[in-house]
Amino acid sequence: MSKGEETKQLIIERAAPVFNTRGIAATAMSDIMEVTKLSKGSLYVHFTDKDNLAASVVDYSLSQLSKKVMTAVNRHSNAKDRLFAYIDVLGNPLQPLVAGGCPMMNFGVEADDTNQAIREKVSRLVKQSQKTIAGIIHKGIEEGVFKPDWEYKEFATMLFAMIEGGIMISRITGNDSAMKTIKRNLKNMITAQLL
Amino acid sequence: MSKGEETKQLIIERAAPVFNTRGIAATAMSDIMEVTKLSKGSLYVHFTDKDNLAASVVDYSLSQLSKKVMTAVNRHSNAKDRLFAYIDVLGNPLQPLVAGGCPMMNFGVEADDTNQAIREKVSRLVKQSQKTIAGIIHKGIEEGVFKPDWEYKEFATMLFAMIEGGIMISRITGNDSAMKTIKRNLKNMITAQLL
DNA sequence: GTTTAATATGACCGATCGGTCATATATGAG
DNA sequence: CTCATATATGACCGATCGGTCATATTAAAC
Repeated sequence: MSKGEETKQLIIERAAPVFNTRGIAATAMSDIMEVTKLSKGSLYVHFTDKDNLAASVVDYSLSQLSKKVMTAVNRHSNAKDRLFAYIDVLGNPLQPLVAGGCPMMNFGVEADDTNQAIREKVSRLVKQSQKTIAGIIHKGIEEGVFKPDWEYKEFATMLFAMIEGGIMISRITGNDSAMKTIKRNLKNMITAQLL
Repeated sequence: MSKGEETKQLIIERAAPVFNTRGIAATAMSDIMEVTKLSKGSLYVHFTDKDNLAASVVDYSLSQLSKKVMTAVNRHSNAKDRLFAYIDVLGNPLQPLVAGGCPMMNFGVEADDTNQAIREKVSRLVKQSQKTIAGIIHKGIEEGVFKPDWEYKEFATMLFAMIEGGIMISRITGNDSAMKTIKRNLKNMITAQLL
């Protein structure tokens, strides 16, 4: 990796938690100068403008989230264990995978009416996440772990919605009791589908 | 209502959809001047600063949301119908009750790490919403509508999380199919608890 | 080591930000 | 009506915004 590529990557990594916690609109390039200890001119060597940096940060944050979730899931082979791992790794609102909370929620909610390019990036991962969950269950059904009549696609949507909703509740109230309730009930619903 | 009070109310009402769609940080006082057709000096007659206006707008938006939800719920007397009404009125992501989407989500997600005063306002309604749902079910149990062993407090949390999560999914993907799935399944879960 | 291109610097730019204030106008109590 | 007060105006302020550029420094190919 050349010096330039290294610097570019460093900027993205340092900028990611700032954008994720304060929001894109509320983050100034001067904030990124501070956190990277780079001059303004140097930032603009690597990114055409703030929008371009924000897009790179969103890509990075979403792929980091996706990677960490898949790593946790892939530590298990049994479908039930994989689902539980998914729930435990994503449903951790007060110690989030990326500083500032779930980047799907943060960037998605900020961008949904104002920035179509970013909305589309988040949209892809939101859809993919539900497919990932459904895929785990589908394989579990084929392997005889889960009941074959489980409406697993609908359950995947509900699981994802409940975890994201639980993250929202927990971060706003500053209390993870709602998330604990949600995780326990999701696991009970999954266990009820075991053969 | 005096002229001043009328103007103050008009500013809040006109500003609310702007803050809710673009976010507090991304909204400039000049945007509020445009939408109210008032001069900057006039805005500052009624609000000490932008933070004060934002706080008023958040209060207004949350109380409007709460009022509309309660009105819809109170059109019914049967506990099951009241729950269904709650689901239908809050779970309408593409024709939201307040322009820009659910203000609990928009303001809560923006403020959770950056603005404790607003976070606290949203937190109160998030907690109250779950209590409202639980209250409807509790009364339904007492009236013999629902099974008495229903873990209704946990269900209230799950219902609220699922609807908010569904709003998030639908607004980000621009498609309400997830919300439809969620509403149908929530109603099935409620129906399963009928005596 | 030489040399050229890549990278970094910080002063600088116009625009816009939140906010103020002297002044003008409208309101409403008497 | 009179007149004190409440309300509205828009020019103006310093600070900060995103972004540029001439210049200096560093990297790396030869």
